[in-house]
Amino acid sequence: MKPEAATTTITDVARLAGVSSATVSRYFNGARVEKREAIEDAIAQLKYRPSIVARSLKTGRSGVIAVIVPDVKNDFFSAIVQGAESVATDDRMVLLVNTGDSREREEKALDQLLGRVDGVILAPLTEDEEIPSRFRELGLPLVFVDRVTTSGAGVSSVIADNAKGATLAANHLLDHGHSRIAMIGGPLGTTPGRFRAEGFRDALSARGVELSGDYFIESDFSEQGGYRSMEQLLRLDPPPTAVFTANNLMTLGALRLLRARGVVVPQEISIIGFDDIVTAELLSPPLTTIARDAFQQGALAMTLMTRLLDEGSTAFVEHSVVDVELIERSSCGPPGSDDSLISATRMFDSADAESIHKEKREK
Amino acid sequence: MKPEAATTTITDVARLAGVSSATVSRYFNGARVEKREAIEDAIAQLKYRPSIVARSLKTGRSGVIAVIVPDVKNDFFSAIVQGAESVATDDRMVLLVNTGDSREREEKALDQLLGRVDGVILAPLTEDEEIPSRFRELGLPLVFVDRVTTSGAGVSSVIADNAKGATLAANHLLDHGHSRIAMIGGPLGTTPGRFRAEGFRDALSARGVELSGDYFIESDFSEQGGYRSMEQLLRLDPPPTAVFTANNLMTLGALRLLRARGVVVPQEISIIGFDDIVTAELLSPPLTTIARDAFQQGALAMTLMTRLLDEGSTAFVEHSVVDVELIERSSCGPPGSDDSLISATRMFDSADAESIHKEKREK
DNA sequence: TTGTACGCGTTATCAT
DNA sequence: ATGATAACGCGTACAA
Repeated sequence: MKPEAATTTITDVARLAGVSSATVSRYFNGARVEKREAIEDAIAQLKYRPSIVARSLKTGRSGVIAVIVPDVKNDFFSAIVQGAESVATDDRMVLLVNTGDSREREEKALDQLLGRVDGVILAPLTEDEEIPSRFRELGLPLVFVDRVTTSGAGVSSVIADNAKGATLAANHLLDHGHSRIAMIGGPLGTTPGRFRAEGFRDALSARGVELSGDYFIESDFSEQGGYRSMEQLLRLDPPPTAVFTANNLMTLGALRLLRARGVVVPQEISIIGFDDIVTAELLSPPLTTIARDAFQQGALAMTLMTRLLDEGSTAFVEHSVVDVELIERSSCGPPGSDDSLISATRMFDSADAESIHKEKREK
Repeated sequence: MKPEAATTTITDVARLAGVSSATVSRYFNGARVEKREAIEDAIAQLKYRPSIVARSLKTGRSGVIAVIVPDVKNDFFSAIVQGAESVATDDRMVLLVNTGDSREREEKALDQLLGRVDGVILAPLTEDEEIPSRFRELGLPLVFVDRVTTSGAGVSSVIADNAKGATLAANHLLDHGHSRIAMIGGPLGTTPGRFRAEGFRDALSARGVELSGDYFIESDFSEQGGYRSMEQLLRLDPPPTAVFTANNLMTLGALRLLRARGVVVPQEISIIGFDDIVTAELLSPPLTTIARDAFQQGALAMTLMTRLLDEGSTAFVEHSVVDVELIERSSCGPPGSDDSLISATRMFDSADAESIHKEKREK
């Protein structure tokens, strides 16, 4: 007597209800049916549940749309997902898949998902992937969010106004009187990494400040990357008096190193981040950032997806850009005196870099 | 000339390669095949991709396991997901679905997923749901994570040692000399909500302090809930000198209200949270919390799932408990003088409650 | 090792 | 409105 889920099928229901399987099928699809009570009884009695796979195979649709992001742990991406869910129509469900910044896993996810979902909202790992063509071949709707690929001109997308954000950051720092300005950037192979770097460099340059080699570090959008990059920056001679950290995680890492080193913000160094952090105003000091509405960005992406789905896949292409704004709190100030910062940071060597949890406040 | 994805099937490949479809099928399943080069050529030429749905329908398996959580935006849950992914075998992919704390959406997700996945790792919304039986009927492996249902005795689970955590928190506050201790708890209908409340109450009581009615607030694990509850607590006469906030989001909300009110922690009020916050040590002041390894908790859940899948669904049941620890930072101190806190909080009325972004530091 | 033939559970077509 | 039946694309006895 094995409990073997001896799947009861639509035929079983039909037989018990005294109708044909076609009628039961119609019943499920909302058609008016004569003996619907008998059918409902049979369903209840047999505890019948339609097989979604069989249905998918037959109809070619699944009612699922996937959102693929590099890192669920990053608040920004989870906000995107929530935004997408908020405007998804009731007859569709959204699945989230995390690629963990791994090309291999992104590849695998795509492989597994194609044919199983009706559409994909994707934040690609890098810009050089040949993704759009695969979707075109399958006639599967695709929307890029936050990031695009270089071959993605024909693909709808929703990205942030990265250049404007970077410009805002640059001017904010400049306005405070800084000239030794550094940037911890994301991978230049990603859309936000590239545009934020270019935008920042250009904005600085427009006001006569160059972002010299040592003052720009191409990092990886991770907290550890921010931590290490900031360490590297502090070791420069002279170190920068202000730095722009190009995403939330790197900002956190940078802040962590600063705290470990006893460097006080903004007296000794000014920090401005990109992407808001949930606890930004509770930090010490409250963090000044370039923010955008990630929730809305996700919502927009899903809206485009819905149109794609409803109007036919190849119907239209739209590139949306969501606005960014500067949220001024208190992590930026005028440049401090060089001596204090330099002497404070000289006390440490790189072996100290891994003590990420060390908490010292005394200078 | 419509680009209509005129799905090429295994039969097309077979024909072009000069073999039968069965052979191509076998080729895909790793069998040794005579004309495998011809097959590979045909596949490449036709750009053939096996239909995962058809395969699923036939085999009854999908190679997918779902992780269903109430709130992806909560770092704790995303850490669980990452943990689960970290130990998932290569031939399985993990999908994340967010129920957004909505019973309806949880229900829908379950409906949509059953039959489409090989297993589910679930953090149920409340304890009173009749979920296990549905899975048993389908013979579908289920593992509870972080939360269980009361009817879930026969279901493997991985939860935190909530009672111990609550006890740690209580003793920490007591050791600092507090006696007017309050708690902002989660819904008593959830596992962590219930155990943390019971544990805290018991630990207090064991040392002669009662958690009186006004001092316990059943909130909802949300940031806004924490904000409102803290507001309510401050209005009490006398207000508590210390409070235990039962999850990360509520802690944040509480902190936010405190800052808006200009109440300084820990001088005027001590705070201890449950669940670590990524930025905990960067907060002002660095937050003391009861923490656990959420990543490991997710990993454990997936490990159980893997055993369930490999050894047969009904093979075994295991209830794991992950340890918690007190991370002492600086948000707890001795009770302050009553007068300062009371007079500070009396200046505001409830209309002020919504000004969540107000940032005042002066007292 | 290979091919034939059937079935997985559902929906869609075509009569009735 | 209903029934019979043919797909949907694949895996797998079974026999060769």
